[in-house]
Amino acid sequence: MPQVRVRFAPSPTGFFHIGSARTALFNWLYARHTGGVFILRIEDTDKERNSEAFLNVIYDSLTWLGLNWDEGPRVGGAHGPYRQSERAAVYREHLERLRGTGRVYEKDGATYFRISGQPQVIDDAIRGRVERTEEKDFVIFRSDGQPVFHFVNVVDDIAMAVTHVIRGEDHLSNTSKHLELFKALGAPLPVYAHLPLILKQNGPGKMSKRDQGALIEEYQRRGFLPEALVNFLCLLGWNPGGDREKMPLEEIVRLFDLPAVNQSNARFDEKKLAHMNMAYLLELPADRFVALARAHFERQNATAALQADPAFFREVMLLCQPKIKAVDELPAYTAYFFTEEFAVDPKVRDKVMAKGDPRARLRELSAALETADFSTDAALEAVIKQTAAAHGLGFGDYQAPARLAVSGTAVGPNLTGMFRILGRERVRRRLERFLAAAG
RNA sequence: GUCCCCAUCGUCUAGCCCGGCCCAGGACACCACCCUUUCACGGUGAGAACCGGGGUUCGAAUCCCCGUGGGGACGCCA
Repeated sequence: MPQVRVRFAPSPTGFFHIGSARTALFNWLYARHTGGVFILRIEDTDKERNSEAFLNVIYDSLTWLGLNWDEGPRVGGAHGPYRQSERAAVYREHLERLRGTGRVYEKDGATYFRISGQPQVIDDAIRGRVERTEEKDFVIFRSDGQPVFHFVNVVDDIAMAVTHVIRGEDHLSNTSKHLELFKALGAPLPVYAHLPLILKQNGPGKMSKRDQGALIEEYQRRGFLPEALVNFLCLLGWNPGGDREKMPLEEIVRLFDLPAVNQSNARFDEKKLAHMNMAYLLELPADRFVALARAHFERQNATAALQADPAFFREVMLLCQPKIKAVDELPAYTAYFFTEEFAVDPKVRDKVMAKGDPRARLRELSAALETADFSTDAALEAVIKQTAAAHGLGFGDYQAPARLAVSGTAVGPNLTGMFRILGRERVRRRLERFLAAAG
């Protein structure tokens, strides 16, 4: 069997849509699974709509997702150029060949292709046999001389020796046009595989650029893990059978195959994506987590945290790693570590101060911490428990007021870890200041 | 309107091709309980689906037909 050659052929619109990402991913997976070639081809025949910046959106998104291409812009290859705007000669040549068949004519300044009228049979690797008859002749060159999508798409697939066309189901109806062109040009037919579409999570229809969660750059900006997005995307329309969901990429590559792809559309679910992201975040190695967090603080321009001692920043992030669902929670979640000017939630204060005798607890705690060992969580825990026991109380009686005084909120990472990292001076200063302010 | 595709819990899905092991399994979400130093994580449990109707068959979620519903395509966009 000849080597598999698949292609992903986006047009540079300035956006990289999640549906495009999924199509790219399935092509990439199939290439990697079969030891084939993954080609990136830019379909930029549409006049002034394209620019370098738009191209970079495509390159950056694919790179971020880890979908490296074997042939295409930036890496070259034997079948280039890989931008359609640079392939005019190839299209002219194929147009002449098509003219030779007598199936081409001009009308209103545009160039038309005469259909055969025969039913076209698509032998689809996902859907099985699909039959469709093309009804009307169609334009292959516009009156401005530019070739049309259907034509360039087929010509390039022939010229680039593409063996498998894996694309969204929205192209299934177009395929009869493409088949007519392949046959008229005397080229061997590729294997088609039409993927189910991704539907918007609320309301009718497929996901579009304007829908919530539709753009890859948004996930990148929010600090999502690309491996989590990739794992989630795989599962939208494919699964290895059985119960497996979270899988390393090598495993997915090994198991992926076209016949296992679903035939029905799937609705996008951001909650499930968020869960997948959290699962990957929890097991991220410390160095990568800290680097990811720092990159996010930089994007947010969170200067206080960025100016803090890097070792301190690292400890804070690692303390919070098991507590968060996404890195974009981090700046707000950790703000009080990096400033004394943190806000105290008035609702939490009212609630905590109304229960028991929190002032007494804080005074006891402050006194105990004066000589406490801050080097480990266990040591701090022991001190707090001893203090509590001496007053016939438990750890929980100190927890809420202490957390309020030191962080201004009711939720956060482990109290002892927070104390240890903040250190004796800062913790006691905050306790005393809080007591003074609370009268 | 015409043509094409699809149809299992709210959502993603396993099972369907090769009918009985399925009064349908997993995951997300939701709820309850447990764990617990808050919040999470984790654990246990609950509720929740074979779109409808006809066939075929001893037997259908699984095969066939018709409805219905959902989606897509019908451009000198890609």
